[in-house]
Amino acid sequence: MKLTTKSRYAVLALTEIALSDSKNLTKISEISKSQNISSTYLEQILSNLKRNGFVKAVRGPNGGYKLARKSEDIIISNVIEVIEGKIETKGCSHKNISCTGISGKCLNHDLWDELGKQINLFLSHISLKDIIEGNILGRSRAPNLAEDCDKMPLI
Amino acid sequence: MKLTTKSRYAVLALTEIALSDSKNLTKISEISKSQNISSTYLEQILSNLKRNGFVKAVRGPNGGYKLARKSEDIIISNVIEVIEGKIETKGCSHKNISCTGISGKCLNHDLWDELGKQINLFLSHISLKDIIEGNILGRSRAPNLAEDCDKMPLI
DNA sequence: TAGTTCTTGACAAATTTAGTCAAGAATTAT
DNA sequence: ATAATTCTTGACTAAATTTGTCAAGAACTA
Repeated sequence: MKLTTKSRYAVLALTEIALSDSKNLTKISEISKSQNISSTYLEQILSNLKRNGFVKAVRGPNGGYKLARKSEDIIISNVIEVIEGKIETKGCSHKNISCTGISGKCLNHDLWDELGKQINLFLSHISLKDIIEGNILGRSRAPNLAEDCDKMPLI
Repeated sequence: MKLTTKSRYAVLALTEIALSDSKNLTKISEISKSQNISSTYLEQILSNLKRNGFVKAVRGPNGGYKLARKSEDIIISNVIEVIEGKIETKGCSHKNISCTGISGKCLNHDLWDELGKQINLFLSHISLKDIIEGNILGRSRAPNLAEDCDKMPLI
């Protein structure tokens, strides 16, 4: 699974764009200066965010970026997905005998699957608005108990 | 943050060691064969797991590895921590003005912090026994709501 | 004592991440 | 119109990390 600086820069850039008044466009050069990130690297990232409908760009003098949707409609898991590709924690190689869990999948496969699910579940409940408003701390939650596991609907 | 093949191989190796009868030692060559992992690479990993008290090694003919503790006392977050180093999702660079969240930290910092906490929370509730017994699926859990955020004790 | 198996550390290839560069297209102020 | 500004795109490069390999040795047992 991947969570690189690219994701962090992307969320950082979105935050800065969202924080500036909706009438003002935010330039790459501004973000680059305030966050101390290479502007040419930011170009890549913002170009991607634009291509995927998170921001809109205006060229020319006084141009820049603005959000393409309301901040509450920008979900962090979606942002990270377009930047890094789908978050998936690849399991084992499936070629072995000793490794057989539920429904033919290996036991370890379940672990990485479920961890990926947990990460996605967490990030899919966080919007850009939550970040701007500081509603992040205290949101992580302990997993379900093993005892309850077989009683759970497995989706 | 990091979750590489090394972690996966480590958990895979531990699973295989745990699955074999407690009287039988498990050789690197066996794991290497059944999981199709380079045996010299496994040496590195198992040597690390031994150094950190997860397994014991016996040399010589019919030697191999066995668990150093009961499988329920081997917690996956601890295993991954020794293999990859502490799971931490580094936040922003702290050098900027626009980026000021709660208590001087930046807003994005909270996000990566809390995500790291969520991942750790999840993995610290999973033991090797859970894996062997297939008690993994269905354990991930949605985060707390933003509304409840300020009512929560922030640890 | 010979064969097995783990131990350790140095080394190297492959992959990924992070970042640069350059040529160009669109926009607006003058 | 034109010059300055700003985004656009794609190819390229450097650095870091991951994923191994190799070799010499130590411990153990049949």
